[in-house]
Amino acid sequence: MTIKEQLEKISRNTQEIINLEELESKLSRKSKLKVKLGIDPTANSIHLGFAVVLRKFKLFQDLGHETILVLGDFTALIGDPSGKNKTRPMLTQKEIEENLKTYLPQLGKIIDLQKTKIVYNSQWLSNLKPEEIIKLTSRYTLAQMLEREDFKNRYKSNEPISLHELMYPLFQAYDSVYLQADVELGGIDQKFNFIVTRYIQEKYNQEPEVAIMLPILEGIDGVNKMSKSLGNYIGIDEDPLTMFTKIMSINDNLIKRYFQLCTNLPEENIEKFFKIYENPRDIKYILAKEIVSIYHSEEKANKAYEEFVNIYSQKNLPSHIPFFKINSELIDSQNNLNIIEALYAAGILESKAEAKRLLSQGGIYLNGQKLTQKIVKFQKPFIIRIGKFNYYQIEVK
RNA sequence: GGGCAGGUGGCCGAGCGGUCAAAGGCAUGGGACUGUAAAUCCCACGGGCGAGAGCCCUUCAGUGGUUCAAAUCCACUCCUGCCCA
Repeated sequence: MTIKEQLEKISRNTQEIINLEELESKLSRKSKLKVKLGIDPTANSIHLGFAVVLRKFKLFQDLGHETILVLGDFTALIGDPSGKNKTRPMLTQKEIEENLKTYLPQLGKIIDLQKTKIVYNSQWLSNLKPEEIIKLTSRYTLAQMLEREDFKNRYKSNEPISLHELMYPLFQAYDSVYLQADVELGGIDQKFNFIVTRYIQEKYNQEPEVAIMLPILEGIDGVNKMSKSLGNYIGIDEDPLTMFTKIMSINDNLIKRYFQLCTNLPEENIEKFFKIYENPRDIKYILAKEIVSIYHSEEKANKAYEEFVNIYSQKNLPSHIPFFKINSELIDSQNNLNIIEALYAAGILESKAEAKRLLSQGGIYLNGQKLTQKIVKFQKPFIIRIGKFNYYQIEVK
Protein backbone atom coordinates (compact mmCIF):
# COMPACT_ATOMS: atom_id res chain seq x y z
CA MET A 1 0.00 0.00 0.00
CA THR A 2 1.34 3.41 -0.88
CA ILE A 3 2.02 6.02 1.73
CA LYS A 4 -0.71 8.15 0.29
CA GLU A 5 -3.22 5.37 0.66
CA GLN A 6 -2.14 4.74 4.22
CA LEU A 7 -2.46 8.40 5.08
CA GLU A 8 -5.89 8.47 3.55
CA LYS A 9 -7.06 5.50 5.63
CA ILE A 10 -5.46 6.73 8.81
CA SER A 11 -6.90 10.19 8.64
CA ARG A 12 -10.40 9.11 7.78
CA ASN A 13 -12.86 10.14 10.49
CA THR A 14 -10.19 11.55 12.75
CA GLN A 15 -10.74 14.81 14.50
CA GLU A 16 -7.20 16.10 14.45
CA ILE A 17 -3.70 14.91 13.65
CA ILE A 18 -0.56 16.60 14.92
CA ASN A 19 0.68 16.54 12.38
CA LEU A 20 0.12 15.00 9.01
CA GLU A 21 3.44 16.05 7.48
CA GLU A 22 5.37 14.40 10.26
CA LEU A 23 3.34 11.25 9.81
CA GLU A 24 4.07 11.23 6.13
CA SER A 25 7.75 11.73 6.81
CA LYS A 26 7.81 8.92 9.36
CA LEU A 27 6.01 6.59 6.99
CA SER A 28 8.49 7.32 4.26
CA ARG A 29 11.42 6.53 6.54
CA LYS A 30 10.13 3.50 8.44
CA SER A 31 7.96 0.68 7.25
CA LYS A 32 6.95 -0.20 10.78
CA LEU A 33 5.88 2.55 13.09
CA LYS A 34 5.57 2.10 16.82
CA VAL A 35 1.98 2.89 17.54
CA LYS A 36 1.01 3.47 21.12
CA LEU A 37 -2.39 3.37 22.67
CA GLY A 38 -2.69 3.98 26.36
CA ILE A 39 -5.69 2.70 28.21
CA ASP A 40 -6.75 3.45 31.70
CA PRO A 41 -8.00 0.25 33.24
CA THR A 42 -10.44 2.16 35.39
CA ALA A 43 -13.43 0.81 33.53
CA ASN A 44 -14.22 -2.82 33.20
CA SER A 45 -16.20 -2.56 30.03
CA ILE A 46 -15.51 -1.08 26.66
CA HIS A 47 -18.15 1.05 25.03
CA LEU A 48 -18.69 2.22 21.50
CA GLY A 49 -17.01 5.52 22.24
CA PHE A 50 -13.71 3.93 23.11
CA ALA A 51 -14.20 1.44 20.31
CA VAL A 52 -13.72 4.33 17.92
CA VAL A 53 -10.14 4.62 19.08
CA LEU A 54 -9.60 0.89 19.20
CA ARG A 55 -10.82 0.50 15.65
CA LYS A 56 -8.22 2.98 14.50
CA PHE A 57 -5.63 1.02 16.42
CA LYS A 58 -6.78 -2.07 14.55
CA LEU A 59 -6.22 -0.23 11.30
CA PHE A 60 -2.58 0.22 12.19
CA GLN A 61 -2.37 -3.49 12.87
CA ASP A 62 -3.87 -4.21 9.49
CA LEU A 63 -1.36 -1.86 7.91
CA GLY A 64 1.43 -3.90 9.47
CA HIS A 65 2.71 -1.50 12.07
CA GLU A 66 3.93 -2.39 15.53
CA THR A 67 1.10 -1.82 17.91
CA ILE A 68 1.69 -1.36 21.60
CA LEU A 69 -1.08 -1.29 24.12
CA VAL A 70 -0.04 0.44 27.30
CA LEU A 71 -2.14 -0.63 30.21
CA GLY A 72 -1.94 2.31 32.54
CA ASP A 73 -1.94 0.43 35.78
CA PHE A 74 0.44 2.98 37.26
CA THR A 75 -1.26 6.07 35.88
CA ALA A 76 -4.62 4.66 36.93
CA LEU A 77 -3.45 5.29 40.45
CA ILE A 78 -3.63 8.96 39.59
CA GLY A 79 -6.62 9.01 37.31
CA ASP A 80 -6.61 11.03 34.16
CA PRO A 81 -7.87 14.51 34.96
CA SER A 82 -8.94 15.06 31.34
CA GLY A 83 -12.40 16.51 31.14
CA LYS A 84 -12.88 16.16 34.83
CA ASN A 85 -13.84 18.83 37.26
CA LYS A 86 -13.06 16.66 40.20
CA THR A 87 -10.20 14.63 41.50
CA ARG A 88 -10.71 11.02 40.63
CA PRO A 89 -10.67 8.46 43.36
CA MET A 90 -7.43 6.55 43.35
CA LEU A 91 -7.76 2.92 42.45
CA THR A 92 -6.16 0.14 44.34
CA GLN A 93 -3.90 -2.35 42.65
CA LYS A 94 -6.49 -5.00 43.25
CA GLU A 95 -9.32 -3.12 41.62
CA ILE A 96 -7.15 -2.53 38.60
CA GLU A 97 -6.35 -6.20 38.27
CA GLU A 98 -10.02 -7.07 38.53
CA ASN A 99 -10.87 -4.61 35.82
CA LEU A 100 -8.22 -5.95 33.51
CA LYS A 101 -9.53 -9.46 33.76
CA THR A 102 -12.78 -8.53 32.11
CA TYR A 103 -11.15 -5.96 29.89
CA LEU A 104 -8.82 -8.05 27.78
CA PRO A 105 -11.38 -10.42 26.28
CA GLN A 106 -13.41 -7.41 25.23
CA LEU A 107 -10.39 -5.84 23.59
CA GLY A 108 -10.03 -9.01 21.58
CA LYS A 109 -13.38 -8.33 19.99
CA ILE A 110 -11.97 -5.34 18.21
CA ILE A 111 -8.22 -5.63 17.96
CA ASP A 112 -5.93 -8.51 17.12
CA LEU A 113 -4.43 -9.45 20.45
CA GLN A 114 -1.87 -11.67 18.73
CA LYS A 115 -0.38 -8.68 17.00
CA THR A 116 -0.62 -6.50 20.06
CA LYS A 117 2.29 -5.95 22.38
CA ILE A 118 0.76 -5.45 25.79
CA VAL A 119 2.75 -3.65 28.43
CA TYR A 120 1.99 -2.26 31.85
CA ASN A 121 3.37 1.16 32.53
CA SER A 122 4.11 0.28 36.13
CA GLN A 123 6.95 -1.75 34.60
CA TRP A 124 8.99 1.37 34.09
CA LEU A 125 7.15 4.06 36.04
CA SER A 126 7.34 2.19 39.32
CA ASN A 127 11.07 1.94 38.92
CA LEU A 128 11.68 5.60 38.36
CA LYS A 129 14.01 6.98 40.93
CA PRO A 130 13.11 10.23 42.63
CA GLU A 131 16.02 11.83 40.76
CA GLU A 132 14.51 10.79 37.47
CA ILE A 133 11.10 12.06 38.46
CA ILE A 134 12.64 15.39 39.33
CA LYS A 135 14.33 15.45 35.97
CA LEU A 136 11.03 14.70 34.29
CA THR A 137 9.08 17.30 36.21
CA SER A 138 11.72 19.96 35.63
CA ARG A 139 10.90 19.91 31.94
CA TYR A 140 7.50 21.40 32.34
CA THR A 141 6.23 24.46 34.15
CA LEU A 142 3.26 25.26 36.29
CA ALA A 143 2.09 27.91 33.87
CA GLN A 144 2.22 25.38 31.05
CA MET A 145 0.22 22.95 33.12
CA LEU A 146 -2.38 25.51 34.02
CA GLU A 147 -2.95 26.26 30.38
CA ARG A 148 -4.88 23.10 30.30
CA GLU A 149 -8.60 23.75 30.15
CA ASP A 150 -9.69 21.45 32.97
CA PHE A 151 -7.00 22.66 35.32
CA LYS A 152 -7.64 26.27 34.42
CA ASN A 153 -11.34 25.91 35.07
CA ARG A 154 -10.86 24.13 38.30
CA TYR A 155 -8.31 26.66 39.43
CA LYS A 156 -10.54 29.57 38.51
CA SER A 157 -13.56 28.16 40.24
CA ASN A 158 -11.58 27.39 43.38
CA GLU A 159 -11.82 23.66 42.90
CA PRO A 160 -9.03 21.64 44.36
CA ILE A 161 -6.27 20.35 42.11
CA SER A 162 -4.04 17.83 43.78
CA LEU A 163 -0.38 17.91 42.91
CA HIS A 164 -0.38 14.31 41.79
CA GLU A 165 -2.85 15.19 39.08
CA LEU A 166 -0.32 17.50 37.53
CA MET A 167 1.94 14.49 37.22
CA TYR A 168 -0.44 12.58 35.03
CA PRO A 169 0.47 14.15 31.69
CA LEU A 170 4.14 13.86 32.55
CA PHE A 171 3.97 10.18 33.33
CA GLN A 172 1.95 9.56 30.22
CA ALA A 173 4.61 11.43 28.31
CA TYR A 174 7.29 9.34 29.88
CA ASP A 175 5.55 6.22 28.57
CA SER A 176 6.12 7.49 25.06
CA VAL A 177 9.71 8.40 25.83
CA TYR A 178 10.34 4.95 27.22
CA LEU A 179 8.66 3.19 24.33
CA GLN A 180 9.99 5.60 21.72
CA ALA A 181 6.55 5.88 20.24
CA ASP A 182 6.12 7.16 16.71
CA VAL A 183 2.39 7.52 16.86
CA GLU A 184 -0.09 7.75 19.67
CA LEU A 185 -3.82 7.31 19.43
CA GLY A 186 -6.52 8.72 21.62
CA GLY A 187 -9.65 10.80 21.86
CA ILE A 188 -9.55 14.51 21.21
CA ASP A 189 -9.84 15.00 24.95
CA GLN A 190 -6.27 13.74 25.15
CA LYS A 191 -4.97 16.66 23.14
CA PHE A 192 -3.30 18.39 26.03
CA ASN A 193 -1.64 15.19 27.20
CA PHE A 194 -0.38 14.56 23.69
CA ILE A 195 1.05 18.00 23.35
CA VAL A 196 2.88 17.57 26.63
CA THR A 197 4.13 14.20 25.43
CA ARG A 198 5.51 15.61 22.21
CA TYR A 199 7.18 18.40 24.12
CA ILE A 200 8.72 16.04 26.66
CA GLN A 201 9.93 13.66 23.96
CA GLU A 202 11.83 16.51 22.37
CA LYS A 203 13.33 17.39 25.74
CA TYR A 204 14.56 13.82 25.87
CA ASN A 205 16.05 14.24 22.41
CA GLN A 206 13.46 12.16 20.69
CA GLU A 207 11.45 12.87 17.63
CA PRO A 208 7.97 13.77 18.84
CA GLU A 209 5.23 11.29 18.24
CA VAL A 210 2.39 11.96 15.88
CA ALA A 211 -0.82 12.42 17.83
CA ILE A 212 -3.89 11.04 16.15
CA MET A 213 -7.01 12.20 17.85
CA LEU A 214 -10.41 10.73 17.27
CA PRO A 215 -13.74 12.35 17.86
CA ILE A 216 -15.52 11.78 21.12
CA LEU A 217 -18.69 9.88 20.53
CA GLU A 218 -21.77 11.28 22.19
CA GLY A 219 -23.70 8.91 24.40
CA ILE A 220 -27.29 7.88 23.90
CA ASP A 221 -28.49 11.05 25.55
CA GLY A 222 -27.08 12.86 22.55
CA VAL A 223 -25.36 15.51 24.62
CA ASN A 224 -22.61 14.21 26.84
CA LYS A 225 -19.71 12.11 25.80
CA MET A 226 -20.32 8.42 26.10
CA SER A 227 -19.15 7.24 29.45
CA LYS A 228 -20.00 4.57 31.88
CA SER A 229 -20.34 6.90 34.81
CA LEU A 230 -22.96 8.95 33.00
CA GLY A 231 -24.88 5.82 32.17
CA ASN A 232 -25.27 6.85 28.54
CA TYR A 233 -23.05 4.19 27.06
CA ILE A 234 -23.43 1.19 24.83
CA GLY A 235 -21.07 -1.56 25.96
CA ILE A 236 -19.59 -3.82 23.33
CA ASP A 237 -20.17 -6.82 25.57
CA GLU A 238 -23.85 -6.16 26.06
CA ASP A 239 -26.29 -8.70 24.75
CA PRO A 240 -27.61 -8.15 21.22
CA LEU A 241 -31.06 -6.98 22.22
CA THR A 242 -29.83 -4.49 24.80
CA MET A 243 -27.33 -3.18 22.32
CA PHE A 244 -29.93 -2.94 19.60
CA THR A 245 -32.38 -1.17 21.89
CA LYS A 246 -29.82 1.32 23.06
CA ILE A 247 -28.76 2.15 19.52
CA MET A 248 -32.38 2.67 18.58
CA SER A 249 -32.75 5.17 21.36
CA ILE A 250 -29.98 7.49 20.25
CA ASN A 251 -30.82 10.95 19.10
CA ASP A 252 -31.79 11.21 15.47
CA ASN A 253 -29.11 13.74 14.74
CA LEU A 254 -26.47 11.27 15.85
CA ILE A 255 -27.35 8.59 13.34
CA LYS A 256 -24.85 9.68 10.76
CA ARG A 257 -22.11 10.10 13.28
CA TYR A 258 -22.65 6.62 14.64
CA PHE A 259 -22.56 5.25 11.12
CA GLN A 260 -19.24 6.96 10.49
CA LEU A 261 -17.60 6.19 13.76
CA CYS A 262 -19.01 2.81 14.66
CA THR A 263 -19.47 0.95 11.40
CA ASN A 264 -17.35 0.09 8.41
CA LEU A 265 -19.85 1.26 5.83
CA PRO A 266 -18.54 3.60 3.17
CA GLU A 267 -19.82 7.15 3.10
CA GLU A 268 -21.85 6.64 -0.11
CA ASN A 269 -23.93 3.90 1.47
CA ILE A 270 -24.71 6.05 4.45
CA GLU A 271 -25.85 8.90 2.22
CA LYS A 272 -28.02 6.48 0.32
CA PHE A 273 -29.90 5.37 3.44
CA PHE A 274 -30.86 8.93 4.18
CA LYS A 275 -32.23 9.27 0.67
CA ILE A 276 -34.19 6.05 0.67
CA TYR A 277 -35.85 6.20 4.06
CA GLU A 278 -38.26 8.83 5.27
CA ASN A 279 -38.46 7.68 8.84
CA PRO A 280 -35.21 8.00 10.79
CA ARG A 281 -36.27 4.91 12.67
CA ASP A 282 -35.70 2.80 9.59
CA ILE A 283 -32.17 4.13 9.16
CA LYS A 284 -31.56 3.39 12.80
CA TYR A 285 -32.65 -0.17 12.18
CA ILE A 286 -29.86 -0.52 9.65
CA LEU A 287 -27.41 1.16 11.99
CA ALA A 288 -28.35 -1.06 14.91
CA LYS A 289 -28.13 -4.22 12.82
CA GLU A 290 -24.78 -3.14 11.48
CA ILE A 291 -23.27 -2.47 14.89
CA VAL A 292 -24.70 -5.55 16.55
CA SER A 293 -23.30 -7.61 13.67
CA ILE A 294 -19.83 -6.29 14.37
CA TYR A 295 -19.84 -7.32 18.02
CA HIS A 296 -22.03 -10.40 17.82
CA SER A 297 -23.08 -11.77 14.45
CA GLU A 298 -25.37 -10.96 11.60
CA GLU A 299 -27.69 -13.70 12.68
CA LYS A 300 -27.93 -12.38 16.22
CA ALA A 301 -28.41 -8.90 14.89
CA ASN A 302 -31.36 -10.03 12.85
CA LYS A 303 -32.84 -11.79 15.82
CA ALA A 304 -32.39 -8.70 17.94
CA TYR A 305 -34.17 -6.71 15.26
CA GLU A 306 -37.12 -9.08 15.25
CA GLU A 307 -37.31 -9.06 19.00
CA PHE A 308 -37.11 -5.29 19.07
CA VAL A 309 -39.96 -4.88 16.59
CA ASN A 310 -41.92 -7.43 18.54
CA ILE A 311 -41.54 -5.68 21.86
CA TYR A 312 -41.39 -2.04 21.01
CA SER A 313 -43.36 -1.63 17.82
CA GLN A 314 -45.93 -4.32 18.23
CA LYS A 315 -45.94 -4.08 22.01
CA ASN A 316 -45.81 -7.81 22.43
CA LEU A 317 -44.24 -9.61 25.31
CA PRO A 318 -40.52 -10.14 25.04
CA SER A 319 -39.44 -13.72 24.47
CA HIS A 320 -37.58 -13.83 27.75
CA ILE A 321 -38.99 -12.34 30.90
CA PRO A 322 -36.93 -12.59 34.05
CA PHE A 323 -38.45 -14.56 36.92
CA PHE A 324 -38.71 -13.30 40.47
CA LYS A 325 -39.84 -15.38 43.39
CA ILE A 326 -41.96 -14.42 46.36
CA ASN A 327 -42.99 -16.29 49.47
CA SER A 328 -46.35 -18.01 49.45
CA GLU A 329 -47.27 -16.23 52.71
CA LEU A 330 -47.84 -13.07 50.73
CA ILE A 331 -50.91 -14.66 49.18
CA ASP A 332 -53.90 -15.11 51.47
CA SER A 333 -56.55 -17.84 51.43
CA GLN A 334 -58.69 -15.79 49.05
CA ASN A 335 -55.77 -15.80 46.64
CA ASN A 336 -55.26 -12.08 47.18
CA LEU A 337 -51.86 -10.52 46.78
CA ASN A 338 -50.67 -7.07 47.71
CA ILE A 339 -48.76 -5.97 44.65
CA ILE A 340 -46.73 -3.39 46.57
CA GLU A 341 -45.50 -5.99 49.02
CA ALA A 342 -44.86 -8.42 46.20
CA LEU A 343 -42.73 -6.07 44.11
CA TYR A 344 -40.70 -5.16 47.13
CA ALA A 345 -40.35 -8.73 48.39
CA ALA A 346 -39.34 -9.99 44.97
CA GLY A 347 -36.59 -7.42 44.85
CA ILE A 348 -37.93 -5.76 41.74
CA LEU A 349 -38.28 -2.39 43.44
CA GLU A 350 -36.05 -0.80 46.03
CA SER A 351 -38.73 0.39 48.40
CA LYS A 352 -42.42 0.12 48.98
CA ALA A 353 -42.73 3.85 48.63
CA GLU A 354 -41.49 3.50 45.09
CA ALA A 355 -44.05 0.81 44.38
CA LYS A 356 -46.82 2.98 45.78
CA ARG A 357 -45.73 5.89 43.68
CA LEU A 358 -45.71 3.82 40.53
CA LEU A 359 -49.10 2.36 41.31
CA SER A 360 -50.72 5.72 41.99
CA GLN A 361 -49.24 7.09 38.79
CA GLY A 362 -50.53 4.21 36.75
CA GLY A 363 -47.17 2.77 35.96
CA ILE A 364 -47.80 -0.84 36.93
CA TYR A 365 -49.51 -3.34 34.70
CA LEU A 366 -50.53 -6.92 35.39
CA ASN A 367 -50.84 -9.13 32.34
CA GLY A 368 -51.44 -6.07 30.23
CA GLN A 369 -54.02 -4.47 32.54
CA LYS A 370 -53.20 -1.22 34.26
CA LEU A 371 -53.47 -1.67 38.01
CA THR A 372 -55.35 0.88 40.03
CA GLN A 373 -55.42 -0.81 43.41
CA LYS A 374 -52.85 -2.72 45.34
CA ILE A 375 -54.79 -5.92 46.04
CA VAL A 376 -54.88 -8.28 43.09
CA LYS A 377 -55.74 -11.90 42.55
CA PHE A 378 -52.72 -14.06 42.08
CA GLN A 379 -52.83 -15.87 38.79
CA LYS A 380 -50.58 -17.69 36.42
CA PRO A 381 -48.82 -16.32 34.58
CA PHE A 382 -48.20 -13.26 36.67
CA ILE A 383 -46.49 -10.87 34.35
CA ILE A 384 -45.85 -7.41 35.65
CA ARG A 385 -44.94 -4.50 33.48
CA ILE A 386 -43.48 -1.38 34.98
CA GLY A 387 -43.39 1.65 32.79
CA LYS A 388 -43.48 1.07 29.10
CA PHE A 389 -41.25 -1.89 28.55
CA ASN A 390 -39.95 -3.37 31.76
CA TYR A 391 -41.30 -6.87 32.24
CA TYR A 392 -41.03 -9.11 35.27
CA GLN A 393 -42.56 -12.46 35.97
CA ILE A 394 -43.45 -13.34 39.53
CA GLU A 395 -43.64 -16.89 40.83
CA VAL A 396 -44.36 -18.38 44.21
CA LYS A 397 -41.49 -20.08 45.93
C1' G B 1 2.16 29.88 61.13
C1' G B 2 -1.83 34.10 60.98
C1' G B 3 -6.61 35.99 58.95
C1' C B 4 -11.14 34.94 56.22
C1' A B 5 -14.96 32.06 53.66
C1' G B 6 -17.16 27.38 53.11
C1' G B 7 -18.72 21.72 53.70
C1' U B 8 -26.86 20.87 52.71
C1' G B 9 -30.61 15.23 49.15
C1' G B 10 -27.54 11.40 42.82
C1' C B 11 -25.32 16.49 41.30
C1' C B 12 -25.60 22.01 41.60
C1' G B 13 -27.61 25.23 45.09
C1' A B 14 -31.15 28.22 48.67
C1' G B 15 -32.15 28.08 53.81
C1' C B 16 -28.99 30.31 58.74
C1' G B 17 -33.15 28.72 65.95
C1' G B 18 -39.46 26.38 65.42
C1' U B 19 -43.80 27.18 59.72
C1' C B 20 -37.68 21.90 57.21
C1' A B 21 -37.71 15.69 54.70
C1' A B 22 -35.32 21.18 53.64
C1' A B 23 -36.91 26.43 47.87
C1' G B 24 -35.09 26.32 42.82
C1' G B 25 -32.41 23.93 38.86
C1' C B 26 -30.26 19.42 36.66
C1' A B 27 -30.50 14.23 36.58
C1' U B 28 -33.85 10.12 37.28
C1' G B 29 -38.72 7.49 37.34
C1' G B 30 -44.16 7.36 35.87
C1' G B 31 -48.16 9.35 32.71
C1' A B 32 -49.86 11.99 28.03
C1' C B 33 -48.15 12.67 22.91
C1' U B 34 -44.88 9.83 19.43
C1' G B 35 -41.34 6.62 15.45
C1' U B 36 -38.05 3.33 20.00
C1' A B 37 -36.61 8.32 20.44
C1' A B 38 -36.17 13.87 20.75
C1' A B 39 -39.09 18.18 22.02
C1' U B 40 -43.35 19.57 24.93
C1' C B 41 -46.96 19.16 28.93
C1' C B 42 -48.54 16.83 33.77
C1' C B 43 -46.91 14.13 38.15
C1' A B 44 -43.41 11.94 41.49
C1' C B 45 -38.66 11.80 43.46
C1' G B 46 -35.17 9.52 51.94
C1' G B 47 -37.68 5.41 54.44
C1' G B 48 -41.81 2.97 57.25
C1' C B 49 -47.20 2.77 58.70
C1' G B 50 -52.20 4.21 56.88
C1' A B 51 -57.91 3.79 52.27
C1' G B 52 -57.07 8.88 53.57
C1' A B 53 -56.44 13.85 56.23
C1' G B 54 -52.17 12.22 58.52
C1' C B 55 -48.52 9.87 61.80
C1' C B 56 -43.59 8.01 62.82
C1' C B 57 -38.25 7.15 61.85
C1' U B 58 -33.27 8.44 59.69
C1' U B 59 -30.80 12.78 57.10
C1' C B 60 -27.91 18.99 56.17
C1' A B 61 -18.98 16.78 57.03
C1' G B 62 -17.89 14.33 62.21
C1' U B 63 -18.10 14.46 67.62
C1' G B 64 -19.78 16.72 71.90
C1' G B 65 -22.71 20.76 73.93
C1' U B 66 -26.56 25.04 74.60
C1' U B 67 -32.02 25.07 74.07
C1' C B 68 -38.71 23.15 75.30
C1' A B 69 -36.79 23.10 70.03
C1' A B 70 -30.70 22.95 65.88
C1' A B 71 -29.20 22.21 58.89
C1' U B 72 -29.39 26.86 61.56
C1' C B 73 -26.06 28.84 68.01
C1' C B 74 -21.23 27.19 70.75
C1' A B 75 -16.66 24.03 71.16
C1' C B 76 -13.42 20.72 69.12
C1' U B 77 -12.00 17.53 64.89
C1' C B 78 -11.68 16.47 59.68
C1' C B 79 -11.95 18.36 54.60
C1' U B 80 -11.83 22.55 50.75
C1' G B 81 -10.88 27.43 48.79
C1' C B 82 -8.98 32.55 49.24
C1' C B 83 -5.57 36.32 51.36
C1' C B 84 -0.97 37.26 54.22
C1' A B 85 3.75 34.93 55.73
